[in-house]
Amino acid sequence: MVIARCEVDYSGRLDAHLPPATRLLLVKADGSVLVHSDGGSYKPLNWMSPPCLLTETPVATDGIAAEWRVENNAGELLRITLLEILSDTSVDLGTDPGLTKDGVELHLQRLLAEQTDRLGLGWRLVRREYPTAIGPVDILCRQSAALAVDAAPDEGVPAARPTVDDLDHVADAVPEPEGGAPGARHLAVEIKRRATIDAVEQLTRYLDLLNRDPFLRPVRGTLAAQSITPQARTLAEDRGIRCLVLDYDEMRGIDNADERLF
Amino acid sequence: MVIARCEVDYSGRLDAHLPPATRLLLVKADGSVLVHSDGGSYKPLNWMSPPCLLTETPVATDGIAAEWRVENNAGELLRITLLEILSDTSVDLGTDPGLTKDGVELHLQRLLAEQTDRLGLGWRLVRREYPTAIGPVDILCRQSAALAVDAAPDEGVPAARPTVDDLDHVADAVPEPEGGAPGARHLAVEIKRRATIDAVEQLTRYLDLLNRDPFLRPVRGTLAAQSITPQARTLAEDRGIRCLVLDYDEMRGIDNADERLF
DNA sequence: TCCTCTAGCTTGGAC
DNA sequence: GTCCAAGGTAGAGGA
Repeated sequence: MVIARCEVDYSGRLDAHLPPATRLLLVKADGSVLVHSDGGSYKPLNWMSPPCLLTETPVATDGIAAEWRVENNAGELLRITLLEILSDTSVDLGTDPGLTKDGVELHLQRLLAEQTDRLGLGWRLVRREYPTAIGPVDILCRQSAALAVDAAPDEGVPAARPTVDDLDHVADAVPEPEGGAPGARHLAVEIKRRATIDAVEQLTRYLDLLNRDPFLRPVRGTLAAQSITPQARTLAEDRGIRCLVLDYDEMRGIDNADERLF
Repeated sequence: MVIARCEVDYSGRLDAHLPPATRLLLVKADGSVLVHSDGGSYKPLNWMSPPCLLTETPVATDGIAAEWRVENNAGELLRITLLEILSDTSVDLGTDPGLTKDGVELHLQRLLAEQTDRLGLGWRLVRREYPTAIGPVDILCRQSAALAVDAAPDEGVPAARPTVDDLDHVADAVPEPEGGAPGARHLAVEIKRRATIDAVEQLTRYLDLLNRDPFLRPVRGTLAAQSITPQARTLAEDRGIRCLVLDYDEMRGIDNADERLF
C-alpha cells in the first residue's frame, strides 16, 4: 500500500494515461494493482487484475523514485512511474471468508414461484428454470381451462392482490392447436429486478421458441419486475406480453405470514 | 485508510454480510467507503458510493473498537463493526487531474466512418451517430445504385480489403419504394468491440424503425465488431444482417498510412 | 430527472 | 476454453 506522486500508463484493451498526481497504489497479495484517487467511485482509475506479474525497477534518474511494470499473460501492461513516495506500508490480511448475499433475482423467482396467483387465476407452477435450447425460462406455468374455471372460486385469492387482468386470462378464447395437450395453456414468466427493453427481447425469444412446441402452445408471456421502464412496458404490451410489477417487501411479508401459519 | 479486523453488513438493493476478518477500509474525501480484501479483483467486497454520510460511534463494549454507519439518501446502509484496528493513516491526495482514454468503440466508429469501403462498394457516409427516436445509429451510409456501379472501378479499393460480399450489395435488385429517394438505399451499421445477441437486437430495432421512413428505405444492416459470438452471428444472418469483423490494428495502420500520404 | 448505452465492464455458470 | 447472463452493475450522455 503505497501513497506516491505518480504517473500511470495502461496499454492493453485500450490506451489510458494518468498525468502526475498523488494517488494511492494498492498492491494485493496476488500481485494485482489498483490505482485510486481520493474520490470518484469504487472503481480504480487504473488497475491490473490477477493473474499478473509486478516487477520493480529502481531508477537513478533525478526526480524518479522507481518504476513498476505490471503485466499479464494477455500482453496488457500497466506502467507506473513513481515520482515521490510519501508512504509505504505492508500488511498481511490473509484470505477472506467471503461475502454472503441475499435478495437478488433468484429470491424474487422463488417467491413468485410460490405465489403464482399473482400471475392470474388458475396458473400452476410447472417449474422454475424451465430449460430450452436458448437458456432456461425463469418460470413456466400451466393452466387447464377446465381447472381454471373450477378452481377460481376455491383459490382463496384476495381480489385486490393480483395486478394483471385475471378475467382476460380465463376468458380469452384461444383455439386449441392440433397436437397440443387439450385444454392446457402455458405462461412463460421473465423475472427481473429492473426490466428494460432487453428483458422484453429475451422473453420474446423464449415465447417464439416455446410456441413451436405443440405440447406447450399456446404460450403467453408475462414480464415480472420490481420496476419496468416505460419503453419496456410499451414494447411488451405491443407484443401482447403482460407486465406485472412485483413488491418485494410485500411478497416477502406474505412468505413470512405463510411460514407463521404452518 | 484503516486496516482492521471487522464485520460488515450492507442493506439496500440487497442484503450482504461479511464475517469477521482483517480487511482494508478506504475512506475517501467524499465520505465514500470501500472494503477490500487482499485479493479478488478491483471491485471491493462491499462499498458505499458518494454522496453518502459516514458516522462513527465509539463503542465501549468489550471486543468492539468502533462502529461505522455509512448511509446514502436512498436509504442504503453499510454498517462496519471494527473489532480491532491495526492501522489508521490519513493522507490528503487532492483532486486528480483525471484519466485520458483512447481506443474504445468511439475510435472504431471514427475509423470505420473513414473506411466505408469495408462495408461494400459504393457506400458513402451520411453521418455518424445518426439520431433516431430510440437512440443514435452508430453509422448510416447511403448508396446511389447508379453511382455505385459507375463508381466501382474508380474507387481504388484493393480487391482483398473488403470482408463482406460487395457484389451482393451492388447486384441485388431491390424494388424502389414509392416515395423513397429514387436510386438510393441506406445501410445502418452497429459497431461493437464484442458483438453479442444484444447487438443484433439493438440493430434490429433500428432497422425496423429506419425502414418505416420512406426517404431512407430500403435500409440494410451490418454488424461490425472486433469479435462476434457464434450465436450473434447466427441470429444476425437469420435476419439478413451482415457481419463484418474489424481488425483494429489494421484499420489504425491504414489510418496512419493515409496520414502519411497527405 | 429518467432513460439509454458503453464498459479495459467483472463475475459466475454452463457446456 | 468459449459463450451467455447478471450485477448493489457504474458512469456518461441526451431528452
